[in-house]
Amino acid sequence: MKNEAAFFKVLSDPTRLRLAVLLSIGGETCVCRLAEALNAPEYKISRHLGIMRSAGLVEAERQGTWMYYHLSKARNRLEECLQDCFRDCLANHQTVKTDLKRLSKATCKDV
Amino acid sequence: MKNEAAFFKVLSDPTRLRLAVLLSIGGETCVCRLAEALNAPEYKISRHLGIMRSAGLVEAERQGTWMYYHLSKARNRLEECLQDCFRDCLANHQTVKTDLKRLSKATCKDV
DNA sequence: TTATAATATGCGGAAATGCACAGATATGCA
DNA sequence: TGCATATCTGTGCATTTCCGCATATTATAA
Repeated sequence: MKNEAAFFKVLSDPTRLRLAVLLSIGGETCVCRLAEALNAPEYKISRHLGIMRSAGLVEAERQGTWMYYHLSKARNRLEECLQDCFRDCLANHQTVKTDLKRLSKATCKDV
Repeated sequence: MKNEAAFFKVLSDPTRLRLAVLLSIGGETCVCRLAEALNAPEYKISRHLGIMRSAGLVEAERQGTWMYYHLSKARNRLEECLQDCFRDCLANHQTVKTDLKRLSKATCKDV
């Protein structure tokens, strides 16, 4: 049960929860765009993504200078259920809407 | 989003997660039976139930000397989704099975 | 009232967490 | 090679969390 609780713990921080929801909607996204979306410094986003990554919640791929993060494929029913939560229950949250708006306007040179 | 993260935080502790799953399956249960089910001291269970209670996850009813706890009715889609998780995804977990076995054998004078 | 059972809580300490800043890496390009 | 951009990480600090013990609270019964 420790693993399951640990999975919930990863989601128990507002920053990480917002990141998870954004990634479940927006697919692959680079750190700088996520930082703009959440209106937070990159090092903070990077650190939280690192935590999510070592918990297996997200995966990263380097493309040149950019690191692209995306939600991992669910490994069991619990993860599947939670990912559904992101899309179905949390996508309409006001904070997420604002984040998505900022994400779409992100001026990251990448795009 | 802080509220949602806080809700996940309540579930991010193995003891509380086990309690939540037990209550989602077993319905109303008193503290001493839960303590036996989890094989943990009562003061520990009581404390965690208190945390879950002030987060609105569970409700309590006093009947004589005993306090009966039960899962609160889901207040929104997220909570509904998570409660489904308890029953559908976590009920088959080995730890939960063991807890349920101990719960059924609990020698609490109440029963 | 007193004793007892069930439950709750104040306290101190060990461990974990989040944050901000600075410095370290990695990649691309002149 | 040297520099700029994007990302990661070591460190110190303040805060929080969990635990176990001891004690308090609540209700029942003698």
